[in-house]
Amino acid sequence: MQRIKEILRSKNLRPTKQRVLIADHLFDGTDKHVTAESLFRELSSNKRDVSLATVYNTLHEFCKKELLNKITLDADKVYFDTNTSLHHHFFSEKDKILLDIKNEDVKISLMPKAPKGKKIKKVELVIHLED
Amino acid sequence: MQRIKEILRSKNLRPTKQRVLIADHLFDGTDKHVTAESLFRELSSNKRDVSLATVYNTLHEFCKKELLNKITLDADKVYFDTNTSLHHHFFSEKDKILLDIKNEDVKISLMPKAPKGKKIKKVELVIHLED
DNA sequence: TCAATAGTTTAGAATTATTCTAAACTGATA
DNA sequence: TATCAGTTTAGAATAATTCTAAACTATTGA
Repeated sequence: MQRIKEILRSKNLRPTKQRVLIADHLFDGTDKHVTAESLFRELSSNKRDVSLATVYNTLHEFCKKELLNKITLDADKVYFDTNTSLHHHFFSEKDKILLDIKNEDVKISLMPKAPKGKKIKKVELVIHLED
Repeated sequence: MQRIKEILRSKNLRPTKQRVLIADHLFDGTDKHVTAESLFRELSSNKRDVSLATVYNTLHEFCKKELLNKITLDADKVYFDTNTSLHHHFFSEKDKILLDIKNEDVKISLMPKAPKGKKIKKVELVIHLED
């Protein structure tokens, strides 16, 4: 709990009850892919002490502070990945499931140059799956 | 015009007035990235002979028949790409602009195996840009 | 040629994820 | 501990998309 508060403080985020609850749930050491909706459901299963609006706010704050990675593969389902290290994804549209691909399992040996005036911010490789 | 009708017929799509209008606009030889909204706006600038619902229906039909490629990078803007050949994209979130990357400008020299029971359907490399 | 019909289009309503609003609340600071 | 900027909240608003069911039309085969 103190660990969580430290993480938040180190990012200049006040460790409020809601943020601690959310961070505690997200950063338990296992990699997760959540949506605002799924997270809200999991958190409010017991007590209702976080609103959906706060879940949205918090996920976005965490992304800005690079505690999470936002992944949009499906217009009606935006994923947030607790694994912020360099890696890629498998995506099954049918199952709406995201799977991590370790960075060392992919090698991109030729990369195009960014257009003039732009820099490369992130390289996202998504391998779409089917049955 | 006959060419367009042939394309539609070859995909088992009745060449209705609306589909011909849309296909004629999309498949003029130049690669495009459209959204349902942008396409609707362009088509109905003169006369109003396609409804928005039909634009959505048609874009999805065309995707199913592999005349278009759907690209979702931003939850509130789904793109349809008239270039269905193997290629990748630059994406500027700020400008909401998609740019094609020629397939030969990228080389992926190591690819992970698909999980058991799944096949690789599509490999999508998106290079996110910033200023 | 034309009637039957399966496929298509449509306006407008419904849905759904997300964002907004503005009022209440709270952690941090002095 | 009072202050106040930052945060949370319910509920309304927004916006992209899908749905519905009635009207329309391309195709077919007699």
